[in-house]
Amino acid sequence: MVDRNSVLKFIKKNDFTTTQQLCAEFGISESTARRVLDQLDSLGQITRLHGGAMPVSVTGQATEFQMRNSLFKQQKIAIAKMAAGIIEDYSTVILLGGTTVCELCPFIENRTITVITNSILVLNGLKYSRNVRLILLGGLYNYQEEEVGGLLANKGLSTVRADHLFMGASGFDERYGFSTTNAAVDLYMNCIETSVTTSVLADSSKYMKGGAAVTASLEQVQYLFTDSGLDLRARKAMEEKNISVMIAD
Amino acid sequence: MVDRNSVLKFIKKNDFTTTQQLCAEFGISESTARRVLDQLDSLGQITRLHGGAMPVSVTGQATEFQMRNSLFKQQKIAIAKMAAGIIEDYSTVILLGGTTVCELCPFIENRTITVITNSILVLNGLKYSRNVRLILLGGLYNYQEEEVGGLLANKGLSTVRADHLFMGASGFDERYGFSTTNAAVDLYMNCIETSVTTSVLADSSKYMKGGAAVTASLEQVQYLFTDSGLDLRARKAMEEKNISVMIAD
DNA sequence: TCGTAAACGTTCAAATACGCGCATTATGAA
DNA sequence: TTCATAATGCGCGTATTTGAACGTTTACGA
Repeated sequence: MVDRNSVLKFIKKNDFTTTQQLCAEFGISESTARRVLDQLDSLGQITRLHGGAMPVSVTGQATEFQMRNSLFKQQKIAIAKMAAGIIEDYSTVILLGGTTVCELCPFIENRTITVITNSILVLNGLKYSRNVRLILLGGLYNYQEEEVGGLLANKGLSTVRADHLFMGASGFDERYGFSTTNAAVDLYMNCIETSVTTSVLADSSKYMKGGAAVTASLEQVQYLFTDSGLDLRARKAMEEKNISVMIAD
Repeated sequence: MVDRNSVLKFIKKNDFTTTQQLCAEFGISESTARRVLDQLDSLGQITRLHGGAMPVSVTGQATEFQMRNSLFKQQKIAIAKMAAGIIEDYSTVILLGGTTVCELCPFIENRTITVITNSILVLNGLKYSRNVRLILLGGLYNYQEEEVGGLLANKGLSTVRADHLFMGASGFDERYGFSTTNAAVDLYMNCIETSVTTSVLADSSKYMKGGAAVTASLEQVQYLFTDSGLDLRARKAMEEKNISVMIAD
């Protein structure tokens, strides 16, 4: 019997371990190596690839963001497209963090509007748009979220007003409202204060999940843009709080 | 099986990686290198270009960065390297615009310091540096200079102090001092106010050229970092005003 | 503008890795 | 010892990945 813990340790030491390496290291046949790999994979302790395996989270923080990005990408694009529809020409909109909100960029790049954001991804998405006046909030750069936040960002907001605020969410439910893993809650609050309407963009997988911090209560949000996978009761609950639930398909 | 994570890491370490480099580094054929590149690109983890690939969201910058930099690049690097020498650990430095100032990034990315900047190029140059606390000033995005400026930037500065200010210059002479084509003069003034020392980085070709607006008088500057091509009389004139002229070679 | 060299994408055969079935080899209890 | 169970190793047909070949596109200098 091969000690699976030893194998796990060995794999975790490296970025990538080939089946061959395991054969050599533990003196086992390819079949056995593959079996062990299968077991560890089904336990979620490694990620199996053609040719071998890698530790589950070798991708690290930076790419973890990109993985989230590829998840539910189609829904996110559809949601963003619909949300862009409520933006009037010559209006001012705030785009707050989140991968879903970033997807708005392609749909507004030719509009004549002013965009205020804390997200470097939004900046990159709109940097070549001549019609868009792009205002970046300042603050400490958060390399995980690729956005800025903190004192400077809040300070900048004090002289700002906006017609629309679009924000993402790590999770939402009818009890707590909308939440995020991001700690910059005061930024969200200030933006809600300063905006005429507040919209949340969140695909249906976010329902009943929760982030660490509440960013907005149900009462503070006018629009929820989501996809058709949203639970019907959730939709009812949202609409009872006067949130317009917009379903992308 | 080539480990795509290793490839991704390798690419992220550099501004630009050629297909050939990947072949050599990982011992794979061009076909395979291109395939891996395609995969990473379709996952949105890198940006593919003719000849190779670069990390994501450095897209526009790197090319333009390299173009503008090809002019006097060697001098700029030497100047930046020398300037980085005056930065102490645990200090706070402001980096204001300009391609020369950007060249500081490689020389400070492993230092434990706080960097405040209005330049998106500096942001991109330091975004993977975990030791550097990176604070971005807010404001209207200027797509020509790839920096932010205006009301928000100045506002943010009101709660900031810094040990060193490094700024570029479009031109300088003994009559007007240092000037730029950039209109955000008040930002420069505020930064000078708030910093203990002010340094200008400008290669010798900038002497007797002038920008549209004066950013600093000779009296306000403590260090001028330039190259050996500087006119000797100019150097005397600067030193008479108590500017330490530092010559890179 | 044109020509050249590098880089590209595509195709295809060879190499490699895979999963599955089955025989063989440990392990442990009766 | 004997049997039952689990783990291992091998063979083989299948699937994936790889590298070389080749025609096309792109970048760059004359």
